[in-house]
Amino acid sequence: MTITQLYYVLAVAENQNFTKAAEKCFVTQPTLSMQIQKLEDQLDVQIFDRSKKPIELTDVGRKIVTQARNIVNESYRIQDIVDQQKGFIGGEFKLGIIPTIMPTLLPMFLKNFIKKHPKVKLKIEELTTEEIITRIKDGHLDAAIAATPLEDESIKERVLYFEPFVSYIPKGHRLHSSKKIDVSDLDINDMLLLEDGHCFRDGVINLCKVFKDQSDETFQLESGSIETLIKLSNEGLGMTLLPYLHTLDINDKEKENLHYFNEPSPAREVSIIYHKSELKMQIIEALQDVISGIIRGAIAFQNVKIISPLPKK
Amino acid sequence: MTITQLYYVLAVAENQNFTKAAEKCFVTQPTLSMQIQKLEDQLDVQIFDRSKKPIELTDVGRKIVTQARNIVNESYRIQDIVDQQKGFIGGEFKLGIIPTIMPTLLPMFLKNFIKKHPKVKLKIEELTTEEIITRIKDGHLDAAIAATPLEDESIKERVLYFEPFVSYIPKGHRLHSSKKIDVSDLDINDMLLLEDGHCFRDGVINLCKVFKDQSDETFQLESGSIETLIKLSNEGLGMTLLPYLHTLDINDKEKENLHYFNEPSPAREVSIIYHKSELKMQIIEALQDVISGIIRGAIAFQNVKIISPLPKK
DNA sequence: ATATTTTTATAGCCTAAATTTATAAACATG
DNA sequence: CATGTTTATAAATTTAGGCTATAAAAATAT
Repeated sequence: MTITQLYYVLAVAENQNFTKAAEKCFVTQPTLSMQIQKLEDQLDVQIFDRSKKPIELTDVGRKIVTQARNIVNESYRIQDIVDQQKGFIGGEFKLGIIPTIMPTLLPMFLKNFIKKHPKVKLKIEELTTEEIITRIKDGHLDAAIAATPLEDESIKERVLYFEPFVSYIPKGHRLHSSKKIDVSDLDINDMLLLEDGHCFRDGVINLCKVFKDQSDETFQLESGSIETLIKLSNEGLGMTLLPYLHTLDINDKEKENLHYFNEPSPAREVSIIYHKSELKMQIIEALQDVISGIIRGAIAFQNVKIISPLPKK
Repeated sequence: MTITQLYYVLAVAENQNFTKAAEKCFVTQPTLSMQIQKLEDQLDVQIFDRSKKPIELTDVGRKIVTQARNIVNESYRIQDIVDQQKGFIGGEFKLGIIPTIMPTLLPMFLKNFIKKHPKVKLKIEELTTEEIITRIKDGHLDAAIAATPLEDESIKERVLYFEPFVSYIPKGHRLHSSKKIDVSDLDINDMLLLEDGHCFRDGVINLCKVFKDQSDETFQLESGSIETLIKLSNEGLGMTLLPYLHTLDINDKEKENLHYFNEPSPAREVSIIYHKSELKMQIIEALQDVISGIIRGAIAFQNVKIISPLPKK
């Protein structure tokens, strides 16, 4: 049994296809076929059920894949230990970011980071919280930036900053007149929210006293971007909540519709999250340093008491 | 990097010597030298400091060895998963037993076990609790039988039975006249105990109200075997405590010196212990089954309320 | 200091194993 | 039933792991 064989098993299990898996591994398909057969012979058990199309894992196969993932990931840690020892910060690093953080945070720190750590090849992907969690677990992401806490046992979190929410209340809305508003004023039934799966929505919902009654809605519209959300709100379809950083680059006319919360302001906790195995920890810490440095000062509410919308256990 | 290379690193780290490590791995010394050099080249770091005699690990080397042990052990689990699936119970199994359990328990279950599971090659070693703990952690033991609880995070325990203590009180001792005795009668200052490191001693000490005052002792004698303990006791050097199973095969004259405890009788908890990774779990469960079956009936005190000498947290 | 033993590294060779190309067989799809 | 897709097999090639022999280095004995 070799680490390579286990790696091949993982590739086939993931792609459910020998040919595609072979490409991903940069070897030919017969190589995969033979190596996996050899492993199956040695263990004297079928890992894949080749009669099913597409190929499926057997029951033992599933357990073997879990363990194989373990071993392969742990084997990466050896190079990681060496890198750490040498203070080397480099190599490929896959970072996920949720949509409501991506456009505001990324431009702020990216230039800075690549300047400071030119040897790191950052690969950034916009993903939902749910996608991020699976990808961190299966090793397709090294880390991610998302709203926390997640309360997932195999994922660790390091808080980067707290981002207050700001109400966006268009003219004509019942709350438009009040200068500052309170959390208790919120009513989920006249609020526009981001589409499901975006954690920002989860955060907002938890803020509201009244839960949306899905049975008697006149309309249901969930946008994928905050920009659309603002436009819909302008059309009089309801108020919305914006994360503070988003309010920095909206136009002046729309800025008039911003209503800050009375203290303690509701906020979301934004963290860098990573697998509990702490692989590539040097890069994660480098990211944390750069982002924390940038954010210090960027968020005006530093001294404001905030309440987190997601319950901390 | 291959699992074999990591295994070679472990062997050299353990033996602090390439030649001896090579023997243990059943390969020649040049093979080890080359494979380890190759790994060091690939990682671009020295794992061993060859200038020191005997050979030492470098700082990174130490971390690499820890991780390598991890990976090698986890790789064994793959065959284990297959075995478990097939219900196969066999292969080599290294079991440690503490000295005060060995002579009484082993003859009771060994014959039974090898008859029921002929494919398991049991290798049994008499070891102190301390030795057992290190060897379970470094993978040199698959499981062990010892007095519990150990409260060690990386070791799991399964209670096999509770073994009551019986007082052995020679003629002339202040307690010899009383038929049944009570825990509160014990005084550690006139008791003979097994040598340090044997967990039985730890158990007994915890039973006693008065802790031995080491400053004003007239003599200090700690025997390595229960047989010597009885003989010393006969010489009038003090009373002692025997685990119940030991009282079954002492001679009739000495049996007169046995004094059972009032209920609840003090007892020790005897468990099969193993690494938290649960490697070779089928065999551990097979052992548990056989021993539990044998012990049922062998211990007469089954319905007696007992108190454990070691505090349960 | 020099010889001897012990231990690790190097060189060259051999064998086994991994990978490739080419091709066949099995299977699904139109 | 023909065609495209996918996996398995065969033979050739390259690579890697292992061995023997031996050199080099270090420790120990003379």
